[in-house]
Amino acid sequence: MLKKKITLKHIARELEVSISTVSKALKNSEEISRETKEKIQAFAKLYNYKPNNIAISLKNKRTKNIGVVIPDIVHHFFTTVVRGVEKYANTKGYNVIVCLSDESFDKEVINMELLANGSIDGFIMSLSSGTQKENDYNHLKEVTEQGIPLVLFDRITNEVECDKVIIDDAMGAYLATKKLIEQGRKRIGLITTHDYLSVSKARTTGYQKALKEFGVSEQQDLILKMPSMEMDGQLIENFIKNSKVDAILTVNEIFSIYGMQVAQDLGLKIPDDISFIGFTDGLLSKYANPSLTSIAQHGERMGEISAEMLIQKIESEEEEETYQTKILEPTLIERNSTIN
Amino acid sequence: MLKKKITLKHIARELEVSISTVSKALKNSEEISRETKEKIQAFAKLYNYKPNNIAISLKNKRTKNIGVVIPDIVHHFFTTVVRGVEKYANTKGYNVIVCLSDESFDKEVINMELLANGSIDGFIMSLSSGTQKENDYNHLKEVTEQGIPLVLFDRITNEVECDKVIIDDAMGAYLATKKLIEQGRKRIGLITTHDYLSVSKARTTGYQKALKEFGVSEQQDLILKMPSMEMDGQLIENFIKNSKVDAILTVNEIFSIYGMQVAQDLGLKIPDDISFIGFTDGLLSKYANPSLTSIAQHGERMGEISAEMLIQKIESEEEEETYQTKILEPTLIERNSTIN
DNA sequence: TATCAACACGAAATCGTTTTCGAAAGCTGG
DNA sequence: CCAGCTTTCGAAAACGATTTCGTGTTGATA
Repeated sequence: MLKKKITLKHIARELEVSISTVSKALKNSEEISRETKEKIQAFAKLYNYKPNNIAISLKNKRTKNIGVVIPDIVHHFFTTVVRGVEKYANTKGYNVIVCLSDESFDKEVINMELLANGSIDGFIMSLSSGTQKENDYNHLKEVTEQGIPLVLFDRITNEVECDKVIIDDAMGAYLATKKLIEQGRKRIGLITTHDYLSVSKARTTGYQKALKEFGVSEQQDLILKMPSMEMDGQLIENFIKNSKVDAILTVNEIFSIYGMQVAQDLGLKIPDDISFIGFTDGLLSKYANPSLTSIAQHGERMGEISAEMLIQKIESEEEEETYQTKILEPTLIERNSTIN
Repeated sequence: MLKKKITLKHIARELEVSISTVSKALKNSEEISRETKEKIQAFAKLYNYKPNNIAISLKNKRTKNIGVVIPDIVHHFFTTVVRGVEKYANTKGYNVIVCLSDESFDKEVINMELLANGSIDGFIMSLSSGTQKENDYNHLKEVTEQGIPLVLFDRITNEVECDKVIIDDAMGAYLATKKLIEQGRKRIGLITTHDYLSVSKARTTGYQKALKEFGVSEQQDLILKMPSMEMDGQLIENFIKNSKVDAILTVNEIFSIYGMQVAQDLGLKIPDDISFIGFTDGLLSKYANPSLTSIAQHGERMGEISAEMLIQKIESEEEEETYQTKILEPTLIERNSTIN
């Protein structure tokens, strides 16, 4: 009952012509007579012939696959980026191979080496925290040295020369902080992660810039650096209790959501007593109670742009040695965790 | 500056041996003298030789890729499944190609045909709503007839013979409804989607079974069928206003989250005046305010099992014509949207 | 009738591997 | 000294497609 895939060779044997003739006939080559072409095309359609992708890849040295390497997929932002990449890639006939580094340097290296051996035509990736911590980018450099195009997004590094797509994280934090200041907030806290994450660092910068610009004295104790990507409720609780902040900016959604719960449990009214703004405008921001004012990172757009840049590089013949960094503007989405 | 990938041919030429000798030497074949092997292996290591995946795929007729086709990736449940698949697949040396059907029949067909031409060794998929609506599964049948293993998860169909992994949706709804009845709820509503979605149908069945079993008279007007997968706030609002329910079970998170907001806006107290239970234990359930009691679908486990079943089929030589359906037990996670 | 272009097709190389089957050497033993 | 064995290696086919470069046949032309 198995209908195995048919090949050019089968058709050739059956119709008593050569393989080359079949190949040309199916491409409607002028070389082949109308008669023969019709015969071959009819036969091919009847047996539902489809060329083998692998054979074509080997011949063309083109796989029409692009590798997307991200730290985690159960993460709204990365998910939207993947969707953006997939959408654009699909319109250009590319498939997307997703690899998860799980925030681990080793896994990132292994995955990339695996894919780099012919499986993909280019990479789109966001650095794992492990890699940013180690500060070792040799696996990326090797890939680019082999002539495999690479686009870094969001979590990037200056150590590697390649195309990059980011949002202006500093500007996002600046906008948010400015908004809070304008609403009369005096003690604005920041909950972030370690500075080795490129985005956290940029956001901290933007936050400090706004404070300085508007003459709000910056106090060191208003910045909480979470030791890991995981939530630590106790730390946030202590921070809110002890720091006497009247507004908090966080580098992701979760910290804000959790912070709001803690604040409410402490009897604080949001946004009257304390305001919150979080990065990453995901589902949580939209559906939290109160809904969370947040800084949209436009993940899907970022994915589309990354894919566009990558495919452009893949398909351009010349080895252009010019790389660009696209910086998207973040958007402040106002909801009920700040004063309207 | 380009260090192009080196091939067996290059090594052979450089060392003045044949390609076959190089190939064997790198596999540590007994046929080759120790001397020659050491020379070749040293050279290969020096130039960082790695075999070309595509060539090996062509030779072995094995790609070590598995295709995952899902309706949407910006959806917590599917995302967790992908992660589960990826994790297991990775341990077995497989890569994951993710394709999004976008809930469309056509895209599902196109994507599968593309991948089926040699790009992957097997499929893991969940049906798009478009496909379930059309009730046309010829693209799946073609794939299985070609001998390509297929595992369906969550949104499945009886029309296709293949391995399947689902949770006991009826049981999940039954457990939830039972819990609500035990807590003294009298008018328990259900917000679902159309019955052509296999899971919605099963959940409705479980809901009705519990009502019947505990002698709660079922009223037709307590079931709200949403016309699409999208949220329609007005419908939910009207439903809560008019139906006088004191508990609501929904087939996803969003409907519950939104329902809770509407209820609170109407001045109802959760869970005192009205309880909520939703399917899919995702981030929203955990971080909603109040947090949402929900039925965990164990997506990651589902992905792992799917991958395990698929890879087992891929790697087993015999054409076993026996298929199994694994049914996972859902778990009720109690939170603050129901009485403790 | 010899020449040449146009037409229709096939042989063979190629992509990078793996693997089967020989086939040269060198060695042993009778 | 030679049959026969081991050791060590290479030629070639194969996976499935594309493409270059023939080559044989026809018909038209000088």
